[in-house]
Amino acid sequence: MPGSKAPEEERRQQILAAAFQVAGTQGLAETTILQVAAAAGVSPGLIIFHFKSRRQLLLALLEELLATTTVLRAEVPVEASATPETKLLAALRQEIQRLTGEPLRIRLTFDYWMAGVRDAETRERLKAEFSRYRQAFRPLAEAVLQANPDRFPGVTADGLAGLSVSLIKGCAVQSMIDPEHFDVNEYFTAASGLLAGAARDGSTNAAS
Amino acid sequence: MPGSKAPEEERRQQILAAAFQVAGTQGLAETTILQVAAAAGVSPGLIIFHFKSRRQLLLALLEELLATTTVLRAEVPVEASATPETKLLAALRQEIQRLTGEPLRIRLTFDYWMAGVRDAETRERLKAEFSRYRQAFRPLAEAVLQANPDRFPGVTADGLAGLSVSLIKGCAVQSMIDPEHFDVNEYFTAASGLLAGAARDGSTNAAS
DNA sequence: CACCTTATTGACGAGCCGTTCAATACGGAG
DNA sequence: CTCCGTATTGAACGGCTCGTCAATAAGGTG
Repeated sequence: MPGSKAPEEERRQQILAAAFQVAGTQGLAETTILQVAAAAGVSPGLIIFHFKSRRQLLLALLEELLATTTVLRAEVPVEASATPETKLLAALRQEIQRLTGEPLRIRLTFDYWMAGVRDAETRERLKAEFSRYRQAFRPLAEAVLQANPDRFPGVTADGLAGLSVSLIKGCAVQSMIDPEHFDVNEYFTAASGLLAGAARDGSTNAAS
Repeated sequence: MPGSKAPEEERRQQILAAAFQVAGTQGLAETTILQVAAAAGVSPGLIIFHFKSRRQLLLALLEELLATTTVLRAEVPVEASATPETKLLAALRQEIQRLTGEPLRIRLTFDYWMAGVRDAETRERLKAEFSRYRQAFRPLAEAVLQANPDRFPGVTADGLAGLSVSLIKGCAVQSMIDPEHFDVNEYFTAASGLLAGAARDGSTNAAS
């Protein structure tokens, strides 16, 4: 006996929310339609009705995941008088801290990343998203290079932006498996020392 | 009708080699005993006979993976007269280049990394291995800090070593999904500029 | 009220998968 | 040669999964 009806979009959201919970805790490969159905409180058949197949359910979940992930808001909270190095560092710190605060999101994102190695559609989607992400760092990197024309010989803005993104990804990977031992401040201090001796104590206001 | 017998260790190696191939190409979650058996040319039952369960087969494969992975050989090929910065950079470059040259190994390692999020035994094994890896960078990082006592205020050797490892991991993650577009030299140049203006053109000998 | 589109259910089949197990062949010890 | 432990096979079992489908309820429309 069927239950109460719900609008198309509302049901999809409900199912995707359940899928997010299941996939985030159990892992993407172990996420089954029956578990998602149980978590959402609906029948398994209904999930196939709204998303046609398990694969498309997971692709829809990837879209939801990327759409609801706030990446690098342009307004990094830092004084306008700060040096370019300080601004880039503030962005790095903000991103690293944000990542460690949403473990479910990190795990799920990397689950999709691994799936993208084999699945072309997932891979292209992720490549596009993280290309955007790297582009968001480009102006910050460019400002740093222009402020120090003599230092950084041969370094391109794309290179510095890519390096920043890789560092963030590496920290995310690290924090995934060892969240306790991962010390944001220690990493940030080391990065500060690398980027510039001038930007060392500009924004030591966040607690550990 | 059973086939020819083989010594215990030899059979295990044969099966593990097949498992490595299957897991490296199809992914860890999709690696089934039947596929490994087919790849090894033996019956499924034989795999359970030598490794008692699928789980233990995969744990044995993890051991094999870590045992046969050459990490950061102590003798980094660099002139003894080089600065500490150059030595650390040479180690970074060597590791990043090594990673991009063995895609199967990277994929498999990160597959286990994701599995380690849920499986405690896998997680502890990986934590131990990458702690060793970070320790291998510590003396290099310490030398850099001692050579520049005024720069890097408040930066610890552990922090700089951890940052180096995170950067390597980030590059590995990046190269996994976009191996073509990943430019080792661009990243390396950017890292050189960050670490020291002095070590900029010390080892630009590798082709792109 | 009558009707028709749509949402929802739960049972079902086909297909894998991991593991168990009886049967069987091999190879060395006596 | 005989015998016995061990390696090896392949079939069989139980369980889980995805996707299909007929049956059924819900809700808007006339």
